[in-house]
Amino acid sequence: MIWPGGWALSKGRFVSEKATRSGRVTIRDVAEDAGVSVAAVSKVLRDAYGVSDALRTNVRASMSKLGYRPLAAARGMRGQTYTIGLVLPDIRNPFFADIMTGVNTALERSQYRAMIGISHSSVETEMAMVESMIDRQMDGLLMIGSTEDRENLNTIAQRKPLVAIGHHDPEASGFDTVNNHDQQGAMLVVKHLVANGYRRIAMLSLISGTSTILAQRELGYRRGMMEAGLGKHIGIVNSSQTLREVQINARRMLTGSQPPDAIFCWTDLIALEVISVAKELGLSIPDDLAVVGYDNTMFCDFAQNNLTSIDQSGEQLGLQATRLLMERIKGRTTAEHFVVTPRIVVRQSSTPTSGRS
Amino acid sequence: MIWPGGWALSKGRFVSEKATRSGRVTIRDVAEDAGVSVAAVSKVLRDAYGVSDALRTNVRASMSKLGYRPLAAARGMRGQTYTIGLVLPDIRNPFFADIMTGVNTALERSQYRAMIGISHSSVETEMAMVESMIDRQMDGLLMIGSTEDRENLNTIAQRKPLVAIGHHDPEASGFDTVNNHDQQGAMLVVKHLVANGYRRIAMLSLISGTSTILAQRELGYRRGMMEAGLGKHIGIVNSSQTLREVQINARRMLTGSQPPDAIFCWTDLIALEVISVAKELGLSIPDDLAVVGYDNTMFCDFAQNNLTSIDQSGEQLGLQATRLLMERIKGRTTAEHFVVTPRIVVRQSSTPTSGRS
DNA sequence: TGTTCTACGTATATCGTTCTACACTTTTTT
DNA sequence: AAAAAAGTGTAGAACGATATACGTAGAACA
Repeated sequence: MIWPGGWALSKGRFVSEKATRSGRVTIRDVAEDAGVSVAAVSKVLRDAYGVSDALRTNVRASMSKLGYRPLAAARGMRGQTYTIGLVLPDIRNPFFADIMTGVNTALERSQYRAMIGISHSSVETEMAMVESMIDRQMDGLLMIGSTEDRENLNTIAQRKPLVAIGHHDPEASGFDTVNNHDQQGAMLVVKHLVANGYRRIAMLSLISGTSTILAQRELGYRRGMMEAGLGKHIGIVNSSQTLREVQINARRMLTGSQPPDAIFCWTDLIALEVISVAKELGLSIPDDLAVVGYDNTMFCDFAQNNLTSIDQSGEQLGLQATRLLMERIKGRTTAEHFVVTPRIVVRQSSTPTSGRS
Repeated sequence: MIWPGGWALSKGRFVSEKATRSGRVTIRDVAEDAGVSVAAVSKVLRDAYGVSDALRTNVRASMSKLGYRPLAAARGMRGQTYTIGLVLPDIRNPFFADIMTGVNTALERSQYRAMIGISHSSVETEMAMVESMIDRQMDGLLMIGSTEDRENLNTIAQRKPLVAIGHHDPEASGFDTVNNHDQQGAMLVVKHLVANGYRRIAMLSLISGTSTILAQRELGYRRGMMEAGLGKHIGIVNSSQTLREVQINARRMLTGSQPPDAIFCWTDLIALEVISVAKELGLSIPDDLAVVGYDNTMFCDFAQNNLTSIDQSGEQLGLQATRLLMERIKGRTTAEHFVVTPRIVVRQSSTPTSGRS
């Protein structure tokens, strides 16, 4: 015999009167406990207009009594998840830890949380990560040291509020940028090295056609060298980021016919590797070779490194970027571009004990 | 006049026949394009039983044609989000990067993605992070170096599949653990140092009552010292993790009346700080002082550090842990406990050029 | 030939929120 | 005193997937 009504058996009212299946406390449970409607509880949750103090207090009490926590997935279905996505190129670089500290500080008293994804400096992985974060309904994205071009970033920005740290594009209108003045930073390095008697100053940069920060640093380096009348000593080596490649390139630089007497590295981690290679070659730092990094990470302070570096205040960058992202999430559509002034932190790796000729 | 039917105006059919409001391609769009039901598309998505090859091909074509991507939030409402949560204590320690590499390798060809949260080695933040991840419907949790006790971990495990890396609890039944044999690792260190002529071997450990890995390493250190007949030289200093505290403690150890001739540090990062302090004090490594770390991170290889360390193969740990977590997500309920055998990687920081007396 | 399987599809309730479109009550304005 | 405005609360339709509980056609079997 065929059941009358077709799907009747599967229709809600037959299943069970009220079983809260998942075990999770829902907004419905809170509403029931407080003796109000679900809508009212939602209003309290969202701090929306139209709730009396009495009702608010009442609902709040029920919420904490029952240990209610809103389910992000359900919220995501209707809009916000109160989660922002952070895309980092490389977890090994401690500079990103500084940025994260700033991000977390900015998020501290909000409902928002940051979720991190690592792109391993690969454009494909980075895009996959971004897609994945959009799938997961992140309210906004914070991309750090992205190698995407403006067009791609704009496409992303059309879908989600976006702030880019470490991507120079003062004309960008769809997203905000937060940077230090990389060109200026590189010039500080060259000036400092020149003042300390170094002349054959080389730069070890990253092999990456699309990184605007590297382009700026290289530009600053070139300008600095030109202004010091050292145009003929300009030499930029572009290496990939892998340990092996960096070592090979550093070794090649230092064992060539006209080795540099100073190497400016695009990030501290690379500088540490250069120091390592130099030591292995029996070179004395800073007398035979000066080494300067970028980011002023915690490793610079260790006595065995004692690395001169540019401080771009990662924590500030993270803090500002998060603030901007919050504003965008709340509705701002005009672009803002925040730039921090870098400063040089001089340590032993670039200050010879006795002056140089 | 009151509208008959009450809310009629807000009822679906009045709003618009079919506008896909969000701009996102949904399962419904795919179904329409392929000329099949929504349920059929869902089956294809989940690789569920009951779809012909023809239908599957057809649906797949529509999906890629339209660029369909499932929305994690919507999936989360009914079950899985295909996202696992990773809780790390500290992003600065490069060892965790090794673990993450393993995690990502294991996840590579799956639909799953890992989202990272940082607890900053704080129990409160860690719990907040876990709650936050449960709110976000993570399918499973991977906790690394957690300081929670078994009871708390069990509570979490009751709510979500859980695997703990760096938490010794072979009796745990609700969750899996993945570790290296920390006790054995510490013993390797002591044996190696003794064999190289060091006697006054101290240990610099973390101040943390609940870390089972630290407890195991301290135990291994003690056993190693006892077995070598050096019981009277046992000395464990428990320091917090902050740069400042470590420096103060290292300095205190090295300037005391009976300074150690070797320091075994609970992680490489701490060992690097000890090397730094030792250099500042004018001590020669390894002749005046041997330093040994743990984790064999990339920094050990740098010539300026040249740090002997214990390799516990972070990548392996991450890979195995992720495999176990996947199994748990798929339904396994019996506990598994995976242990890697550590090995010592000897470098200059513990091998004096000429033998010691 | 009728009956039973099996394979393949479909309709629709459901998950936990948000938020619009109301109703009702009280206060303020005219 | 009537009208307008403000304040407070509610009902219930989404959001985009999943998965249950079916129908139905054709093949295999008796």
